[in-house]
Amino acid sequence: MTKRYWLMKSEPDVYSIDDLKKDQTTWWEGVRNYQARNFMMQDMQIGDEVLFYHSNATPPGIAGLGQISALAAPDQQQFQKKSEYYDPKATPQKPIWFCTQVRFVKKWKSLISLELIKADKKLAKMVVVQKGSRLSIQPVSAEDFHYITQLAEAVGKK
DNA sequence: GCCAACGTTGGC
DNA sequence: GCCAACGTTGGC
Repeated sequence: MTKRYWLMKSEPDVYSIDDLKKDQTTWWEGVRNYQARNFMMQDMQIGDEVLFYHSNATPPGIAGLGQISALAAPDQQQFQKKSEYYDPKATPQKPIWFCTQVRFVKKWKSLISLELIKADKKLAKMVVVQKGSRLSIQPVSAEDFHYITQLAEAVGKK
């Protein structure tokens, strides 16, 4: 299985890259979109690399890197009545929502902002810059991933 | 806070 | 199975 690359969005007010740095690993709970869930359930492999994206932030953009550290397992939040992610249709025997575990790799010295991604013609195919794209977990091509990490390293050295 | 774009729900 | 209504996402 060849390594894959992903972009995973999180609102930093809820869970930021600093939180991941502190925790080192986290289960990516709270995804309630089937397309995003299916990427985690069906496509993610241990070792896949992740662009950690800050959404609803000022400015929005990619804050650093993570890596998939465990395959998808039932999202425990769906069973907890007090959770905002509670799903009354789910049972432990028949879970509906699954999530992978993400490990902290690196926080970049400066954010690769959405503005910068949009301005770079080489990155025009990225899902995150497509109009109306709200998907919180997106596949990223190996080419785009490597280009962005190089960009981040270069910017960090300035 | 606004609102365009998108996903989901539920009546028919 | 259609589609209007509603809720959510997320940039601005």
